[in-house]
Amino acid sequence: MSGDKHGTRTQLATTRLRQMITAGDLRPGQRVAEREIAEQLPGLSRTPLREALKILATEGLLTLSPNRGATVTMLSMAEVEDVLELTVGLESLAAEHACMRVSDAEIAEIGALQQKMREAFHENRLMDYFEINQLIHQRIVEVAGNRELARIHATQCARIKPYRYAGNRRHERWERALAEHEQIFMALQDRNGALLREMLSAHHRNGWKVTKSLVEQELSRT
Amino acid sequence: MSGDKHGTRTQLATTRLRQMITAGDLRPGQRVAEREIAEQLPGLSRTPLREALKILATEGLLTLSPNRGATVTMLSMAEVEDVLELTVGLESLAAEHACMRVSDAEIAEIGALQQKMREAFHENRLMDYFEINQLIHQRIVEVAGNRELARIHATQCARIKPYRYAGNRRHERWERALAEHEQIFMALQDRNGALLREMLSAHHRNGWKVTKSLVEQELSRT
DNA sequence: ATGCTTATAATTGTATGCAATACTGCTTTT
DNA sequence: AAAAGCAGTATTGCATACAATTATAAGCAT
Repeated sequence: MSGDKHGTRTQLATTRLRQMITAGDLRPGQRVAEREIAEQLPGLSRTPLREALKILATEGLLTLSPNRGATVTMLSMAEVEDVLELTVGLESLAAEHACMRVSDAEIAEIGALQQKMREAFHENRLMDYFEINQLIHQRIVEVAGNRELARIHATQCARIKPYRYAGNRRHERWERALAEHEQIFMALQDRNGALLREMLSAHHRNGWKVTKSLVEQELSRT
Repeated sequence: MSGDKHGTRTQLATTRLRQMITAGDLRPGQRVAEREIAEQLPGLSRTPLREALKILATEGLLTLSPNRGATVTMLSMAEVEDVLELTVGLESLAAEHACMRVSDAEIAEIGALQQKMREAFHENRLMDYFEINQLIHQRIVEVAGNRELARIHATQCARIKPYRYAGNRRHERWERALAEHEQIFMALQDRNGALLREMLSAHHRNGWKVTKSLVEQELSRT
């Protein structure tokens, strides 16, 4: 039983490419030539790859121009803000339900994540910190029990991941975000939906303020 | 200048199939065999069709089982409720922004739609009524100015369209929905975001109550 | 009859080849 | 010198052929 966790090659190509985009291996605006990518993945022909491109384009990670190929979607500032507003809206919506439905076990699980995030912070493992951070938000949304909402939320988070990551490089923001997360967790623990909602919104707003300038730098550098 | 409004065959197949699903030509649970569909569309081979299937599956309209083909996604009651909650959440989110940004011209345009809907109601043109109804909700969301939000909203609306349509067959609900829409429009006209939000939520809640029983019938009839 | 095995057919998954379109660099024209 | 025209090249779009997998049916055993 070798490691073919993905049944079809289309699925393999999709998850692999998605990973490459969200991890920043492929940068916004970069061209994604079929042949070129196909050669990078072992024994993959253009047919399943093309199917993967259509999927990722539908998710918003790629932009297709007919007869001109695919590029990693490059979001303008306004578009990043739109997607961010959308994800925050979804999280807020989920927050109320999460507080109503969350079990003690789930609170404990998220608490454990929080602890791991704290550790990553103190040991200066930026990447881990960032990943766990995202995971906590994701788990809060999942706990709300609306699978469709969670799916969309995850998809939209993926779209802005490269942009958000930029903002977390500043250590001072990093520290404050951790403090906010403690409050977020407490609101969840108290099952205080309205408060959780407010904390999440504020958390994202604060984060975006810091990120914004950095993103603007990066965009203008093109 | 001929009628090929869609550049590639993949696009053609996608819009055509999407239409067939949302219009109810293909019913939830129904099998979508590649060869069979390919023969229905003129000169279309399996390759672009398969790409269309992946797109529609990503949108949630189709469900793919590896090596076993595609079926029109069949939503359980709980899933319909989840998607509905999601769309209502998105509309509510949009409502505030819509009231802040809506122009007089746009209000007039939506007012005209409202009028056309009224006429369709009095002339008992159910299909038109339903379509215009959806269009009004769509326009309100679009007016909010968040393209990403509008895109997701439209996608999710499409998913539950066949289920919602069932509920609007009852004339008494039909009449009440029209009255609610008048209030919705007034809230927009007054640019009262909080009220619009509340009206939209209530409108959908009321509609769902009626639809629910009918959907349950239809599902159990399988 | 029912359940299991196996052979056959049907359907999906993938690779490849060809046609259509867009890009590149050069020549030509003004 | 700048713009337009024009091969030649590269890349995408599509159809087809083949491989892999699953569904179907017939035969056999219990």
